[in-house]
Amino acid sequence: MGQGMSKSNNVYKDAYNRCLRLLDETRSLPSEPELGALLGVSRTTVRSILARMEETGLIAWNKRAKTVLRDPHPDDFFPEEETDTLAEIIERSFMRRLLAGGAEAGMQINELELAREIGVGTTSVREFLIRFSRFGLIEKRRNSHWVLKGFTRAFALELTEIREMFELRSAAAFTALPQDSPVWGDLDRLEGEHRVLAREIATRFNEFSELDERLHRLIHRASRNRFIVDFYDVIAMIFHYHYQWNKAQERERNEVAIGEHLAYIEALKSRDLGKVDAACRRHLKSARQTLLTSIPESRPPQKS
Amino acid sequence: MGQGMSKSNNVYKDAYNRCLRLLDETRSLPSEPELGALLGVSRTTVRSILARMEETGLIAWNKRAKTVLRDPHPDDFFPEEETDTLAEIIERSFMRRLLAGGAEAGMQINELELAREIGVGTTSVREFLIRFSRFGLIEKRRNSHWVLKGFTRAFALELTEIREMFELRSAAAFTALPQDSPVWGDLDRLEGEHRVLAREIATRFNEFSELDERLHRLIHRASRNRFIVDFYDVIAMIFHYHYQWNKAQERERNEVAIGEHLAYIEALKSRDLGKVDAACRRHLKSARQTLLTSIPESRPPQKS
DNA sequence: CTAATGTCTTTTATCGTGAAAAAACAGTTT
DNA sequence: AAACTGTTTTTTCACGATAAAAGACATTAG
Repeated sequence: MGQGMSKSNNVYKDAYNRCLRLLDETRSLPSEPELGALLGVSRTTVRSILARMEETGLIAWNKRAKTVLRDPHPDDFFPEEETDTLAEIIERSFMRRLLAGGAEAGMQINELELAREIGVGTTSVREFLIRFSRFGLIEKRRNSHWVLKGFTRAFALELTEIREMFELRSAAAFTALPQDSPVWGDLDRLEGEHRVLAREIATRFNEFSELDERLHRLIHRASRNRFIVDFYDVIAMIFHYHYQWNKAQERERNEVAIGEHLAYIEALKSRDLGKVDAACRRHLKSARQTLLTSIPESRPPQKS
Repeated sequence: MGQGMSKSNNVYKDAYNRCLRLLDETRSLPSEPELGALLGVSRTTVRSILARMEETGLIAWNKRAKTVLRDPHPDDFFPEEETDTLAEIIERSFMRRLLAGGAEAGMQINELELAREIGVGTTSVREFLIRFSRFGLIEKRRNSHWVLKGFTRAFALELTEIREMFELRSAAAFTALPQDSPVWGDLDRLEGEHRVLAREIATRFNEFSELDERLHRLIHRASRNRFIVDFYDVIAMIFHYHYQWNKAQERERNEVAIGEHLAYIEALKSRDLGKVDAACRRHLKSARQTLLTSIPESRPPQKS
């Protein structure tokens, strides 16, 4: 099916699904521009959504009046997999191959083959590879193919080295922020969420990764340096797949991490540079350890 | 002209030009694979080159025998501008616009317009923007346009902050390299070239930038960290355009920088961490100053 | 007269296509 | 038989075209 397909309408489908969830809460929808702002899409997309909602009898739509007629049914939703960006699909597919073994370092990456395998055009794959190259896992040979550098121990060490450098500096900058900065409020809120999660860790341990990212991003932002802030994308991406990949002792690991986070937050609030430094180092060290244990040990260099 | 053009043959033209320069030195050319390795292109391209050289009477070509018949004439060469990569063309064009003023921060970037203006396809522009985004000068709005962040004072400060962090660490790693590492030889050679240039600074001052890049890259490589090494691309790119842009007191600036480099090299050779740190800091501080003075002062934020 | 809706235009995202260049394969020469 | 040349196949690079989505403009409602 669909061989001449030019562009998927995932933006529309995703926004439609999110709009459906809104329906439960109100008896009538707001204006088109307002809805657009709420869903993060243009009015054009909003109108497509409204048109379909009218068609399927979810709402009655006449100019400004958008009255909800019935609650959404499970199969009013578009299937999850149709709401993903092409970039997400390609990334997932690529990472699956990379982590599922058989992906030796030095192996060459074939754009055409990847594109065919995933069922997308070569342009999209090319653009993905260019974007992905900043993560340091692949490299381009001048006017030739891409080469896989591999998700190795060396990679993890290089990544964490930078991470530690950046985060120590950001954490120090954090303590220097004025008392009336909104970050202190954000920090308090995060602390609260950590405490709640710590209490319910038995059932909700998998919600930690999201909290982890939010805390570290808040701290990195204090550096006010775009290169430091952007670098967190690399870390986030790696940890995202790492969490999915390594489920061993997830609960215990997250429980420990929450404890470290709380100590870290405490240190930040004390504004004592020495304490901050110590708490930050302690947490990053254990994060590095966790990452390293999930990577298969590489053979020591052979003497021939 | 050329509206259905699919791919320029700049690889061929550039390699052809470089091959012409080889002709002066020998009476006959080596084998096809050897020539390919020498020029950094595939044998397919080598054969195209040889075919044309035969056509234009530069060589007689019969299987293994490739005898040079005459010296190349200036108009045997392809014009310089036809040997550039599309990526180079787009980058130059883009940077010219950016530096030539009128490029306010926050301005939106239009792919189609850029493509038309430069006379290339939209795909190439898109791929360029994706690649270029890692330099921190532009940013993408989710499923919408690109936004220019501007070549501002803030940018220069953020860039140099990272640079200083990375280079101090690399320089420290450098001193820890074993005595038999080839870097010490490289360093000696660079020192020699610096001394020669220092002597002939009056006429050759514009050759400094290349030397500068080679020294700093050598040092950064000692970090053995791909993120640090790759980050030098950002620095190199910025300084490349900065050198073209700001010609004021170029000779004096470069003379000072050579002095700093020599002191820096001396410190590295002494393997004294304290000296290295001091020399590195001194040089980076003046490099930052040079960069900052070339950026027009931004107005302080208005109170309204 | 402001803020919405209705309509039209522009821009982005993605594909298939074809030429340039690389790479693989097959046949020769020394 | 090792290394080269001749030939064929693959892969990368760049384009124009087209649907999705954004954005601009014109019109109308409150």
